[in-house]
Amino acid sequence: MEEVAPELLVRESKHRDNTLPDLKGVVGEVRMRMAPNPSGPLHIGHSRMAVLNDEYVKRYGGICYNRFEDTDPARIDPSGYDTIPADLDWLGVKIHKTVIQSDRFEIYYDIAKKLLEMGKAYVCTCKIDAWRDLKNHKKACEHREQPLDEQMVRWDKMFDGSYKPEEASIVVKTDLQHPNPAIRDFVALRIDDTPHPRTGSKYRVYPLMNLSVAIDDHLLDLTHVLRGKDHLNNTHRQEYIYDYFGWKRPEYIHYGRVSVEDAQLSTSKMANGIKEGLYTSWDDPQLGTLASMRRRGVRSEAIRRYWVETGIKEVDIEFSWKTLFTFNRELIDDGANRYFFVNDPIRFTFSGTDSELVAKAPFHPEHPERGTREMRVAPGAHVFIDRNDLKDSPTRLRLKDLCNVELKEDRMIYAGNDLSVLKEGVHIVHWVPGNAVPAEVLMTDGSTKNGLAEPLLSKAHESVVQLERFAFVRVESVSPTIRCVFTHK
RNA sequence: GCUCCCGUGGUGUAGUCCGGCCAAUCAUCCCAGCCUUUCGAGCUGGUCACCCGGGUUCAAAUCCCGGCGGGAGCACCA
Repeated sequence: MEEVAPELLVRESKHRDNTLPDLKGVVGEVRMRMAPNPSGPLHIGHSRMAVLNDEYVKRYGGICYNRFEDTDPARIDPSGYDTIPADLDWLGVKIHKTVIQSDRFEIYYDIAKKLLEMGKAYVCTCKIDAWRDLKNHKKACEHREQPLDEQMVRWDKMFDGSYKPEEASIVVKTDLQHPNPAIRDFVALRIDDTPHPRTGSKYRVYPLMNLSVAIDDHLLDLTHVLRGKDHLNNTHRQEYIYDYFGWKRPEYIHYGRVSVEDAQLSTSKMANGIKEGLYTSWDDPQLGTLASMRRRGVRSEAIRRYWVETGIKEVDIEFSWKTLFTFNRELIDDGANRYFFVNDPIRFTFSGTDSELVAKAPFHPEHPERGTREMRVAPGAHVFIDRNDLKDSPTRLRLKDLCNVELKEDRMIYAGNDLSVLKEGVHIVHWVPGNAVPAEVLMTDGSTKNGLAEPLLSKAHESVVQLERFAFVRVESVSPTIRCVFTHK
């Protein structure tokens, strides 16, 4: 082969083995992290970072941390400490170690104090606006070059309560002449008297992310850091801290913004919506949370495939529900048994035969071995079909898996069982017999479809099924009535 | 305004570093046909892209210059 047609072998190697590009600078194992703020459950946007980290750690071997970034006591929803690990677990993301930043305040204080001693930071008691204004004009404030002993006195006063919030902060020096105003001196610690959900009022000096993140990324000895490109400037700021201590920087990879059409992803807006009754809970099908996806019967594998195929470029992207649902349909179709559900039912009385008819509808067209659902229709019995199927005023219809019928007002007359009528343009519709049971489907716009389902659907509790010609749904409960949640078409 | 980043079909991506094998890959959407007792699945076919303008070169999606467009940041949030 090599001798006859070597070019064929070369071509072969051009194909990618993995959709995700290789990481730069990998030596042995890899150490990565995700850094959620425990302010609520994870949503579809968060899942990108989680999946990508997990994929790489699995590819190269190594460890993945979950680090709760809870250094702003005012922006914590304590439920996040439980829901986030559950969401990650559902996604199939393997967390090797969990780190909680609110356990580590003393560590941040230590390092900050060292920066002070090194002359790389200062205690600033300027008014916030005045300080920012000076910075924007590349000017130092009066506190920047104060002698160390004076700085230490003021440092202590931050902790003992002498200063109120906003009256003092620790600022890390960078380069006041830096052309990018976003990179010049940045605040590293501040005072806040809001009680922290985990540490109460024990601490009042809180690190800001650029300090705590730099310290933890270093202490955890991370090799690669994945983050949104909104952190580009933060990365530059953090590099100053790395350089002051001579720490080795991890590889930083920034990925672009994801805009998700038709989805509420703002944690605070979702929380408000729940409070106001707009949404029932975090797993309301209207929301873009992972909890909602799970409830609707979306498989985490579909979400993982979506992010792997999307990759990790710095360009901004538009998320496509259609594509995600296509991936999901591929996963669930084989396992989803078929049932009839008639939305907006119209009642007909069946006639035209002497004996009872029995429909034997397969649970799955590709899996005859799963058997059939039997539905019986006797002369004089009722049959319901969807009002929507009457739109074009058909005179004849085919009741799927049962027989052909002629429609006359509210009567349905048996018209044989010859499938060839389909060639004449007769449409096949789904239907339910007189002993159908009420069922409702919770839609993603918050509305509910109330209809009738074949009785056997009540045996499909907890499974994802296809309501033929309607949609895939997850059967959430079966008593007192059947309730399903819309998955997708 | 300042700083940085980025521009391949509707969407996401491959190719860009080291110019030719790219009249541009794959997936998804969309359209048409076939098949099927679902509007699901399957099969076949189709439409649609290198932001623009110069330059270098035998040759440019790929290199250079200039435009234009988009995004992020300029918080005592993360």
